[in-house]
Amino acid sequence: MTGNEVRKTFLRFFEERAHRVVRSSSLMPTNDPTLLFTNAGMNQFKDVFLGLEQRDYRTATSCQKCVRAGGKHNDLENVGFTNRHHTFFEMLGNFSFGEYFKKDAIAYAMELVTSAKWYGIPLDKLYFTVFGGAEVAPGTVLDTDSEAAAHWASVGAPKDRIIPVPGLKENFWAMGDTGPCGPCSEIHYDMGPDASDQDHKDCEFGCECGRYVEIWNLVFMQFNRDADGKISPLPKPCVDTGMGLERVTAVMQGKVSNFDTDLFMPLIHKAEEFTLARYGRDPKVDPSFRIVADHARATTFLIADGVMPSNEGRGYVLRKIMRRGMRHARVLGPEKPFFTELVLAVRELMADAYPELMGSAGAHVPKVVSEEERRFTRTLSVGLAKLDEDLAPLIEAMKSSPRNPAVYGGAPAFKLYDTYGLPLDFIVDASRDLGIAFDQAGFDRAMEEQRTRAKASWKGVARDVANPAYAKLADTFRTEPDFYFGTKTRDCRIEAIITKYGPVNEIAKGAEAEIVLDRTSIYSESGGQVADTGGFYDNSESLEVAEVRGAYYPVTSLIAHRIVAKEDLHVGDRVATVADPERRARNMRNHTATHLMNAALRNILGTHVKQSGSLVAPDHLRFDFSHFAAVDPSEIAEIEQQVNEEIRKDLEIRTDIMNIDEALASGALAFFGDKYPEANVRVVTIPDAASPRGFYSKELCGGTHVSRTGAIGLFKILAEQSTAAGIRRIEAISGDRALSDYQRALQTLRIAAGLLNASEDGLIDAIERQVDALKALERQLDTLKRKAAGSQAPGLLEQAREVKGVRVLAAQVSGFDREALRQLVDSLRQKIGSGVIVLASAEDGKVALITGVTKDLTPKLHAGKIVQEIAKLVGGSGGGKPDLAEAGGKDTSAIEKALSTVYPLVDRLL
RNA sequence: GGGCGUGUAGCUCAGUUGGGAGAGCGCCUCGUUCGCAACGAGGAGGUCGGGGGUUCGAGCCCCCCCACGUCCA
Repeated sequence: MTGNEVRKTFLRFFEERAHRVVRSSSLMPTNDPTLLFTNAGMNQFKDVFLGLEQRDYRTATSCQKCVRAGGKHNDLENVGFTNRHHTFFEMLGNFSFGEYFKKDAIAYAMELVTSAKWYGIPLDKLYFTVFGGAEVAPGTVLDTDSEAAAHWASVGAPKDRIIPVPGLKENFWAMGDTGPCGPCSEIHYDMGPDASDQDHKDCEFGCECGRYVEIWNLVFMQFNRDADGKISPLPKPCVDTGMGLERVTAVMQGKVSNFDTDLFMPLIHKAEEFTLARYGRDPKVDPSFRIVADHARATTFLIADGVMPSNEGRGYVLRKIMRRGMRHARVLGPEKPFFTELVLAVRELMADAYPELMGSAGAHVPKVVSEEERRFTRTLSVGLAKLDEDLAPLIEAMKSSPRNPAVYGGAPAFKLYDTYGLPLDFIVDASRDLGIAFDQAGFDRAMEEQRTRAKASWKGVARDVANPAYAKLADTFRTEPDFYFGTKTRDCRIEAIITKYGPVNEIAKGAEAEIVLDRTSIYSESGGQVADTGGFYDNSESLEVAEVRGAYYPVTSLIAHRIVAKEDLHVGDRVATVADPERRARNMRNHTATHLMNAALRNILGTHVKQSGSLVAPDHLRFDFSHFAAVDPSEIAEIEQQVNEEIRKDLEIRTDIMNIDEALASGALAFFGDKYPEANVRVVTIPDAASPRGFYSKELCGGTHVSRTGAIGLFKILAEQSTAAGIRRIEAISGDRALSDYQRALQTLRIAAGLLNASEDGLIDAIERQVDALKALERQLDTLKRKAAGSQAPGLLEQAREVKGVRVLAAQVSGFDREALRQLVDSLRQKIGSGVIVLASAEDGKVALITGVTKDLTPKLHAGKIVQEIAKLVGGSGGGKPDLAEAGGKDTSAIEKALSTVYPLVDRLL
């Protein structure tokens, strides 16, 4: 059975048993800040298990893309050196949200694994573990999961192969310190003595040598653990299972190592094309083959899901994976970088199961990779050059005293690693090759300091955990969104009032609280669009009973209004909700404009443009998207033109509710691909008969939009900038704001033109002329000063006196700035032949002093010292080089007196 | 989020406890040559990333910001 068939078989098995086949969510979890990457099949169902979210199915199955690298589960360093560690892997799973429990889950698992119709794995190769009892919370001890054991036995598992495993580590699962938890049950496969990495011939189950491999983990969410550590049974227990595709495929193909399956071998063969090395011949190079294959997979999928290599967060982990892959590619084939080629191979290999790899999302992957390959080469060459510099003196030292072994210090090595990004292997290898010892301990110490620093500054993600009151409320009803139809709704019932102390039945006038209604016309912050503001009124709309400052979704189906009560309010009251129509209208214009711009970006820059964030506010809009380079001004202009053209066409905007698969098939863009709570989604279409597909823009969107594009009026981009490597940000305005900005800009232009006495069209020419004229004048002034300085020289020279055979000139001049003074001193120095010159000048109430000494005298007379002495007398200080020095001072009246001291000073110094 | 490093002519970079903004390559003009390369002479080209501060004086010191590189989280 091929890997692809293993995947399909699993999904088909559960589909036939009434499970909804749910597509894999994105590797980039957008709604869970605690998670770096999607790392388990259940991630996208987390809120469903927590009861914060409802779906229209109660059983599901999926094959989930997962990445484990960075964060808590970090397998990165192990990859390549073991049979089963991967950065990227696929997790097969079936899920029950309160529908079936242990009995069925176990029966399904047994049938799928052992039935000849399905995987057909021989029963005598299998072991079944169950939870063996442990203290799961202070004072609460749970017994062995005999239920699970009994179920296994009833479907044919031999009694001696059902093994209770006590303790919390192996067979007990918990989402966190609080929340759902429960026992696990695992299926293990005996790979036989060949799989033992310690050459065990007949070790028993439980041995860690690699012979016994866990292939499927069934989690039974049976209990809830509260903040006090109390364990109580869940009313609707759930099932969450995970089977690693790579492992099962290895089993099915009779391979000891996951890397020997057809999920990896095509990639390894591809790598062999670029190198003389061959896989499976040399245990020293085999890890490199496995690493490039594994990392190419992770790279391809991460980039296709919108992660871009960068220097922080997810992007940084991605880059670490990429660079590690590239480094090992170099180890194998120094001829030419071929990591990019492997990425192409991954796309081909996986395209069947993951069509997105061949679509627009995957199309830019090779470009991103080769760009990173280029950057890495550059970083390496700088780093290696610095390394040579560091090592050169050590080589010298060894030559001069061969008996003292040279040591390359941990601190400088860490600097190379930390600041210049040189991978540690290069440092270690180079030192070893030269016979220089490397101070690993010092390096580790420096690394540890770095870590402590980073941790000390880590404030932690303050995540608003939904108030449990909301979760409870969500079980019984949902808020009906009325804001798509207008800004007012009457007769809304107050369902709950929640203060910071919890739910209450009433609040008094003046109090602040959050209120949940059965329906509302107040738009709640979502999808980048900010919330409406407004008020609650009595049903006749004559009395405002509450001011609404905002609204948000505490859980997916409820809207909470942040309010200040203007009257006493009670649960059960009926109110009319009224959103501020002006603010709403601005939001709608900016939101529709955002869709238009998104489409224009993809038309003009390319379909690799992927939304990575968006803000729709009344006064502006902000849009972040993936793109390699700055968007140049001509492209900006083109985008503005295209968007405004669509606005002028005054297209009627359509919104439809449709099935998600149907929506995606029709070409709708979906950005937060990790999670679609409902099978039915809202699709906003801007039709345009002139477009090849019949529409200009089509997006999954829950926001509010204008009914015709003409309402936007005008669209203008204000700024384009970068927010992270590979991510650009555009800020733009529309409607009345665009007009007022335009008016203001024009006004500025008029005033500027007026100041220069130019027409608006001629303004640039006028400024250029002014700048040129100014430069010419400066140059002219400079030559004039030079001339004036030169012509004054002879007259000044006559004032020079003779001190112990040295010609000394101390004089005050006027009309010279520092630059001119230097010129003058220069020309005097040439004319005087041998001597000392001190010139002083008063300018802007300050004293400028400059001193020159001819070269022949500098051994005895230091211009800097002389000028310091003089400067003291005019209330200043200074210094400089032996032949030329400058100083300044404040007391202009003391210039004459100060200059008179030059002669005795020189006399003393000589 | 926290470190470290870099930002100077079109490009690659130098610039010493703070005191004349430079080199190489490229560009323009002239010369040499039948012509080109090479060579010789001359020249243009700089908000020293931006802003503030200290100082008589800042490319250099201090603070803030921006971009890029890199490590840690």
